[in-house]
Amino acid sequence: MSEQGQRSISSQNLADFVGVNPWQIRKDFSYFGGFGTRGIGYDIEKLTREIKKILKLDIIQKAVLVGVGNLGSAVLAYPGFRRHGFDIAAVFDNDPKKIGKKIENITVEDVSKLQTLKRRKIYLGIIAVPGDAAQQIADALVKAGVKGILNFSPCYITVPKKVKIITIDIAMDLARLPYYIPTG
Amino acid sequence: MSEQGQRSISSQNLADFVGVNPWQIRKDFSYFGGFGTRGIGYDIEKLTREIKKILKLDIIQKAVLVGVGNLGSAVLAYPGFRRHGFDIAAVFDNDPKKIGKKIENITVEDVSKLQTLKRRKIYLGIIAVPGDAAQQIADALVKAGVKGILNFSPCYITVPKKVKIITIDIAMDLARLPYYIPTG
DNA sequence: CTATGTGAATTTATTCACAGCA
DNA sequence: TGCTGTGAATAAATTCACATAG
Repeated sequence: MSEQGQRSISSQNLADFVGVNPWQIRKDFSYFGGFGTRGIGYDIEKLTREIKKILKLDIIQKAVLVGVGNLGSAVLAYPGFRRHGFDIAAVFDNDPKKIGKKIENITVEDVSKLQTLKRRKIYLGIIAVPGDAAQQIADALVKAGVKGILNFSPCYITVPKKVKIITIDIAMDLARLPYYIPTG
Repeated sequence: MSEQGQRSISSQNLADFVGVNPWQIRKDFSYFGGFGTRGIGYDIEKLTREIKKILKLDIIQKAVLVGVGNLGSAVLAYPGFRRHGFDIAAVFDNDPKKIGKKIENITVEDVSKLQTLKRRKIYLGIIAVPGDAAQQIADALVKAGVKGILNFSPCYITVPKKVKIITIDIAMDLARLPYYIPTG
């Protein structure tokens, strides 16, 4: 909306957009302080800034990707990261045929060199390796100082509780659909 | 646990496993009827069956995948689908170089033939195409009788409200992490 | 006049505590 | 005795209604 030159938006418009009621929008925002203008609505630029601050997305975040198979390549090619303030600053794999090659302008490094992350100030990791290697990669990432992990391997991974881990299991997402579909 | 020969499990064990309290587990289950045994716990086989029934995952679900790029290939190679009762029964793409080829034992079909889904009783669709084609594919899927869509394209898609759509935006998942990470 | 922000009312969810059953 | 299932108590979230500011 900001890109389209729109200046402000009302709680009503926002509510329609995300499918809730206006007072829910207002109440939720109010918990973080009032950043709207009465009679007008919410300034889009300001609102975006405030929400980014709340979610700690106000500074560009570097991330490391481990695993450049199909899934990893898809992640690298994903246009959304840059747009949302993420910078895939390093890529690792264990395949000698891939190490040293450039993919999407980033050179693939040897996964055995993960500890170099420590001095590169990268605190977010993305795991896109086969399930049987995921725990081991997670351990290495934690050891290298990573504080948050997005895990695409379909398996339970344990990490120290100071580290936040979010696991995306595609099958689990697909599994949410049948519930909503009237049985035929 | 069932595969490991375990017979039953208590609400306490389940709670520890998923990180909530035992009474939450019991209360939640009780809303669907009591399927535990006092003094013993929950029969694992039975519990699995009951939960699958609630989520409508008790019958094998066929699904169609559209788009066999990096992401689509990753989806196809995903081991989790079969294990959770899903069958990727059809695959489509618009690239002539891919159409007719076999990937993971499934022949890639021409995306212009999506309407053939109607008579194949496939009600779940997975969209793994570039963002600019996603809406058009979604429209075609809905026309072909698909009732639920898992969308991996990073864009808003509108569908009739009888169709359930779940959008997975990898960047949004990554964006959830910084909030939990103490600012350094 | 318009749209926010917020106390109060209402509804929903969680937690407790224990009765009831194997 | 052990663990479930559930009413009652407590806590939290949502909705309402309106005072308030531009």
